[in-house]
Amino acid sequence: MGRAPCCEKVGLKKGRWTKEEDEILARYIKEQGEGSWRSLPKNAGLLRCGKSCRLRWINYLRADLKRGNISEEEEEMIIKLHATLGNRWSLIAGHLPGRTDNEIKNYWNSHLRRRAADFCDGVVVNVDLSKLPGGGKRRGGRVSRGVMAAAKAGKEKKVKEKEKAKGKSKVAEAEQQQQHEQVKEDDDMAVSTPSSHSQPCATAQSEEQAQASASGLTSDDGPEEDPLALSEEMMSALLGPGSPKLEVGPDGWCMDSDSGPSVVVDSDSGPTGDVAQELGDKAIMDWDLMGLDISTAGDMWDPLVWDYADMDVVVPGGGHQQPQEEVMSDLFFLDYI
DNA sequence: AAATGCTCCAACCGCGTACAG
DNA sequence: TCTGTACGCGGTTGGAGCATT
Repeated sequence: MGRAPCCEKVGLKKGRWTKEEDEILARYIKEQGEGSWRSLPKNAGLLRCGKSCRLRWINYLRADLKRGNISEEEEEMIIKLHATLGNRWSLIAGHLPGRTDNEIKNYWNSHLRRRAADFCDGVVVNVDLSKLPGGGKRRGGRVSRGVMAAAKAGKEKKVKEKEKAKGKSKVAEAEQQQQHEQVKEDDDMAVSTPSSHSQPCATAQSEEQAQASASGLTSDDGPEEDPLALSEEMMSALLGPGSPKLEVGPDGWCMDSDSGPSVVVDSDSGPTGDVAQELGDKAIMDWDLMGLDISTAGDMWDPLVWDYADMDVVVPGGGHQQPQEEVMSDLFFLDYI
């Protein structure tokens, strides 16, 4: 079965978008809402592929996009989230309001990848989480039409409200804040119902959520909830006070934690004294999230595979700890399970 | 000032998945 | 259940702009 082209490509324009095209697309989406990307170019009078329109909207024209450079806080979030989620840019972007997956991916590839590569010369703690529920597999695919309808309704409502609020200068900021809070609420829900990783939570889905889901802003919530999405507790463990902090050693990076015993890998000389002195010896926790299978949620924790060798863990104040036990205690999301 | 190399980012491409008929 | 379609995602590419020689 041959794959049908996403659109009729003959006569369609490619390459950079002009200001006029941007205006047409933005105006059309403002009036009609997102969705129906395939028919959008024709209806809007654009000589573009629907995919191209969607991408342009998501990555450039959306009002809630944050402009400017990635801040240090955002960079740290990206690093931490990438360490956990891998190249799942849309999931990472879902936790960085106003940033797109494309932007984060580009930033990673241009600014962070090389630094991370240095990191990889060290010992790798390769946690095979293949029995985690759900994740690993790509979560592409279309949004249900019900969600699309809700999204459209939400969009229309939002447009009306926006028009009401015309004249107020902080509309974009407010929307961004709203979106940020919505993400938080979603995560809260994930915590309160751990089993909801595999269950839709349709009743709680608001129009905002539907819209966000339909627009791909937060693919990890609502009916399209990604089972590997990070819950609020996971996020706070990752990013909140007491979370593992990234520290840079003389010849690479090191993920350290100031909230408890550090995981320090000294691959050459074995156990040594002060944790801080060991930061230059490069440690990495490379969580292998590939091949996760939702069908094995029931027995997800027993077969955790720890794929590392010759690792010793130094506990501040002296003594050693079983590496596996230590690493387990340091894995933020295992603590509360 | 010109040539060359490098970086960064917008956009494209193909695949995987969900969904409707 | 099967098939075709629509969409979202991540990998890749092209080229504009900057830096270096």
